[in-house]
Amino acid sequence: MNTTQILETLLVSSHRLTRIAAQTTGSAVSSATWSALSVLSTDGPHRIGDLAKAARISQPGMTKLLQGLVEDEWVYRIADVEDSRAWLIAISDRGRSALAGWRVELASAMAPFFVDLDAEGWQAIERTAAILSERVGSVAVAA
Amino acid sequence: MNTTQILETLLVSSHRLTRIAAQTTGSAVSSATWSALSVLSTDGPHRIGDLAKAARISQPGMTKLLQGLVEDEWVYRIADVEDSRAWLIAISDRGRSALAGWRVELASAMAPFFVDLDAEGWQAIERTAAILSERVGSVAVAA
DNA sequence: CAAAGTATATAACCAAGTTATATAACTCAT
DNA sequence: ATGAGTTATATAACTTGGTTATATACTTTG
Repeated sequence: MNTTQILETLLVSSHRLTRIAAQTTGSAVSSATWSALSVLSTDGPHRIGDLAKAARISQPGMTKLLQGLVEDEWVYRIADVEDSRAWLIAISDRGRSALAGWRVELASAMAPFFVDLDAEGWQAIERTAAILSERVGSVAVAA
Repeated sequence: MNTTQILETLLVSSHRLTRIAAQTTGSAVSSATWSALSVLSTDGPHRIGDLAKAARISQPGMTKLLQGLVEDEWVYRIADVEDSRAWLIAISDRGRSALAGWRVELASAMAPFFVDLDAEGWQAIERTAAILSERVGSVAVAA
């Protein structure tokens, strides 16, 4: 298998996984949303533009997405004292618990597909996850 | 790192990868489309419903998607002689070369992120791709 | 202090899905 | 052989998650 085939398989499979997760959990919340929330949860408040870069969507896209999250009070805006054009977006407790809840749902949606996966298989997936997040992630883009 | 975190990282990273691929290649064609084309290319003609199951989208979703592909002559319909409600969808030469072209673009879009990845890293990704496609794939759903 | 640049917002749009339902064909029990 | 239920696809109306282009307000720089 050459590297293109590997990446293609990975992308197509991930698409399917995403859809399975969406269907099983019934959660209508997008990947970009979870991306933003997990960045905020892990690394603290960020500007809108930086969140957009991290999720690899456009700035207006992130602005729009955040409007919904602000309405649901999953995140809140903090005025950036150093630049009054900008906002810092922070995750709220409510957002954290939504994120935690989603993680639980995700795990239970996925579990059936991986019940009999051995340690060596999990290691490969973990390594892959680390490689990908190191390379296409994340907050480093902001810097 | 627990399994939920691993899968979450994988999903979020894959989302980013998908967006990078979309942005870099400028290709507006969806993952579900590539899923269908690669199934058709690898395993021959399939019914619409089976393609929908493979891509994990709804039947009307696949019907709609295929309308575009038929218009572009990337696939064509064959009457199913055993069941005249159904169609068999087959990939055309044109579809094959579109798929091949996309694979090339995908590879060149992704390459920069993986230039310095060692053999051990590639092995982990390859193994992961195989595990995922075995478990969330694919045509087996059709049977 | 004006000119250029940057952070976010708004508007108009598009693509890719969804659910609900219709239509036509198939299966099968009587 | 027919009517009841089931299955394969199609259509319609809608939602969501993004896009580009542009406006506004602030910041930086010469």
